[in-house]
Amino acid sequence: MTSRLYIEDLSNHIGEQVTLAGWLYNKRSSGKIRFLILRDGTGLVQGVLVKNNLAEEIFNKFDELTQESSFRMTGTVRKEERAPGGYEMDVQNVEIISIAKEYPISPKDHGVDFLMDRRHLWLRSSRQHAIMRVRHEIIRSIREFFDTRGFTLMDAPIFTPAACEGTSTLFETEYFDLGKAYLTQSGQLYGEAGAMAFGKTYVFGPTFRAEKSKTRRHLTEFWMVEPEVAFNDLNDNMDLAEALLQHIVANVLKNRMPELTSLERNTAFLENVAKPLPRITYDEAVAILHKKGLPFEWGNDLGGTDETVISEEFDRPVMVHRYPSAIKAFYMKRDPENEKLALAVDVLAPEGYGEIIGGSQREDDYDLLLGRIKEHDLPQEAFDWYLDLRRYGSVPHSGFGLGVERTVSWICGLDHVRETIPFPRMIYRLTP
RNA sequence: UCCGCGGUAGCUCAAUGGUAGAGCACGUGACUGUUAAUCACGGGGUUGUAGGUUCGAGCCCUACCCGCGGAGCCA
Repeated sequence: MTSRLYIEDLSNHIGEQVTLAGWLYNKRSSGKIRFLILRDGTGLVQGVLVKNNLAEEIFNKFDELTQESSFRMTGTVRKEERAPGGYEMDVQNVEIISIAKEYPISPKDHGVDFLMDRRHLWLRSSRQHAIMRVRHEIIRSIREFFDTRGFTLMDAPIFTPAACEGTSTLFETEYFDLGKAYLTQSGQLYGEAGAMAFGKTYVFGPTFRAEKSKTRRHLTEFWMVEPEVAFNDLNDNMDLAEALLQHIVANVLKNRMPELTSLERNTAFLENVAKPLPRITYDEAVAILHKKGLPFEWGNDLGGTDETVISEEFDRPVMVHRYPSAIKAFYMKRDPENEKLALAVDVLAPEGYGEIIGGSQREDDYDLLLGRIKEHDLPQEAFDWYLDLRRYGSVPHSGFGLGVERTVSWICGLDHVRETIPFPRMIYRLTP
């Protein structure tokens, strides 16, 4: 393949004649001068067609081109202060590749449902483009963070024989002659096996929840990264979560500022992530709620509104740790200083974005873990392999899960997670 | 599952119970610097579905369908 020129590289080709290939984003005309706006996936550039400088046949290709038609445009690159990207092309030739039928997404207002039905086309728009690029930067940063710190990627299976935590509603399917299988809701238990084998591991993959959650924070299929580290206690775990968030946000600010700007994201809260993240206990969180006059009862889990109220007290993500063990998963270790508490931590994003990280120190004692499994009425044989991790050289260990879509939503300042993933899956949406 | 809001042109939305409209998109024309270009003209409707009230229903009533937001659950 010959090296192809993209719009993002135009700054190195000022004064040269080049050919770009892409799609028609929009066009404008003013009689004897016409403008074609080409989109090639890396940016937009305006081509200028002047009637007196062009063969009539080329000038008239303007009339044939419809929105999103594919074509090649050859011309001379010129710096142009008035152009949004800073560059413009004086067009010498236009080669039509395919004329698009009437494009359903016009440059004006559309409702979300209409756009979601055409998600495969909506992804071409500049706003979705910006979000996807930030998502990519976040995922790239996550991998970079762990890969440069000696973590081994150890992905967990999607098909699982039983509920990981026994609480959520799972998607169920027939699995040959072996009965029912379930789509995973978390790779964590497998991650723990990985940590006992490799010391530091992370699981990174899709997870599935069949609950009929109907809010701006929920998808039925979402991506989660779950590091797990042998010998880490809760404090180590919080240090790791803090460093990961700081790495992600710093990279997005460094590499995706144009995208954040086009999303009109106020980056003040993001800049604050570089500072140490506040850590408060569940008790202190409850005190904040009471101070604000909310009728919150100790022992309950924090609801969406509670999380928002707590996060409003801080100008960056806040870590809430040591929750009542009764409301947390069976595998979380109890606080040796207070048996009513679990060594759990949630990270709440600011501005009401809610929980983006949930994690804990794991129970490493065989007898206590077995007792929890029984207390939660979980099928013991399904967890036999998991108990092996406590039979053979058990050590303290910790980990957490970071929800990718909620993180993207927060960093981009979106009002719904459905725009953070290319093809969202929600209770009422399975297509496209 | 519960609570609230909504469904009118391809899209976004108007319309005291009294002739269904605008902007955008599309088509035709004008314009040599447009930035969601502008201007003129034009085609475009089973008002979510089924009933009911009324001289007359997009509007009022009943049921249902679909969507959105929130609660619960969670990342």
